[in-house]
Amino acid sequence: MDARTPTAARRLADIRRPKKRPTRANGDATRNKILDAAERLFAEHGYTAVSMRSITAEAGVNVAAIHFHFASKEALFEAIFNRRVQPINAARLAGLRGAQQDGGHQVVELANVLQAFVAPHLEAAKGFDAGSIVLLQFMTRAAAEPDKSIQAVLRKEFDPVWVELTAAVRRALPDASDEAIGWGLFFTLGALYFINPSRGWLANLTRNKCNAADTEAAMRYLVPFLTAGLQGLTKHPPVTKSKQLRPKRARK
Amino acid sequence: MDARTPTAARRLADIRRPKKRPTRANGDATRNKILDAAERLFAEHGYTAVSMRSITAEAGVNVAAIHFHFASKEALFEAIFNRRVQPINAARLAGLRGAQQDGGHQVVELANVLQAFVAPHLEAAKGFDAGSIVLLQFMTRAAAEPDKSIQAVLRKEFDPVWVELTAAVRRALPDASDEAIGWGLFFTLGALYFINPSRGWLANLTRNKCNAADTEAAMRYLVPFLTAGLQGLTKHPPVTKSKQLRPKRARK
DNA sequence: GTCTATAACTAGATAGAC
DNA sequence: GTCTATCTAGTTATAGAC
Repeated sequence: MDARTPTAARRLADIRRPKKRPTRANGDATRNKILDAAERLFAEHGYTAVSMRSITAEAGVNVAAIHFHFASKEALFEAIFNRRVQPINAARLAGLRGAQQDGGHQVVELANVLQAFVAPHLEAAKGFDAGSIVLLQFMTRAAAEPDKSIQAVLRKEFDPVWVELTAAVRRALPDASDEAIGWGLFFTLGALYFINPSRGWLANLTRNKCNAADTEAAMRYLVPFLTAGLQGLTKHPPVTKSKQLRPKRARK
Repeated sequence: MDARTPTAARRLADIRRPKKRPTRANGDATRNKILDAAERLFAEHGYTAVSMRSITAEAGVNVAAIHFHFASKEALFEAIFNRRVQPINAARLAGLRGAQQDGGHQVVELANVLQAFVAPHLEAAKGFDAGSIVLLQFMTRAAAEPDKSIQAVLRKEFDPVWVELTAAVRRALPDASDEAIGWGLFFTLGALYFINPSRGWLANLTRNKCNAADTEAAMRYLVPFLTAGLQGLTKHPPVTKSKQLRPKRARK
């Protein structure tokens, strides 16, 4: 498509170059430009759909720079992910431990536990500016990413949080079975990570009554919803199969 | 890589060909092989990560066959999606209308409404055989697909169901605000479509106490969870921001 | 540290022989 | 209906000039 002779263009540039030498600070700036641009694109289109070229175009840097600063596409993803997720998970762990030691006794209020888990994720995206919305999108997309190596990156950071969360819920709901807690927290995960401002789903479906970018509202509704849901699993223990669903099987 | 001369290979084949002529039934078989293989691959790796070539390899057919039977990759996706989703959504609509007319009066039990929405999705994948698990995976992945054209395919089928679902919940919870119902059903969607057997998450995280492929168990726990959660949103209307969330802001 | 140029490969799609 | 061969345009990645 491009008929320019690059060598000629280079020769011209050579003549009038102000000899701007690369510096360390310069490298850091490029690195951050790449991180920000890649986060934006991964958030919007998903990991596999985004090419290295589109990232460099968005960041306004060269194709090779990305390979210089990050060895590969996967390493780049991990760098973005950890930059965002490590503080969130650290806040979760601190919050969960705090919730269990409230007042020095063992009584743990379920709502506080769930709040400790949910809030750091949503709060990281508070403020309604473009950057914070991108953050929510990015992490939601990451949670849904099929790529095996991406899932490994996620699990590595998330597993310790899950252990702590399960233990905290167990104390708050001493009568609940392990199975009930497992399913309940799985649903919790799904509800939390489905909050994705990028697809206009929620706004469209509710005719703008709700806005997925409104993290304050999400938190206000999510915590009571999850608390009641988990308590509902203990109050009405589902021992047998649901009452009205096709009682067709004759044998037990 | 390949040093064979294709023309020579063809000439050999020409000689000993049994002249197997293509038939109509033959075409249908190929079409179905492509649909099944593509569904399997989309379920496992996601839409963008799967190439037409990998589909034809999995199906054991030629690269051109897929373009003959389906015009494009997107059209192929739509064909797979509709084959699975239209019966599910039809069942949902029938169930939701049935739940609202139970006994001829207006009293609608929330659990029945949610059951009518959730069951067709999970029941379509009942049986524990590989094929039914693929189905759940496929639809979960589809729900999380970032690609805009894929999202459009989803929305087209899903919107009428959402309208009916919202109306049914509104009748079952006359005191709930539109905003509360909107958020609550959004969380419902997240919890339901996060049930993905492919990522071993649930089994790993719960040390095999729960199995995401066990759709009977999922249904037993999901409906009570959602029912209690939605009711919880009406019983404790979240007027102001949650009580214990960082009352700091002391400003240094 | 940054960039040009290009290697090495894969993508979706199609024309035309059979 | 099926297949080979091939097109165009895209991909990640790297060597080497500056």
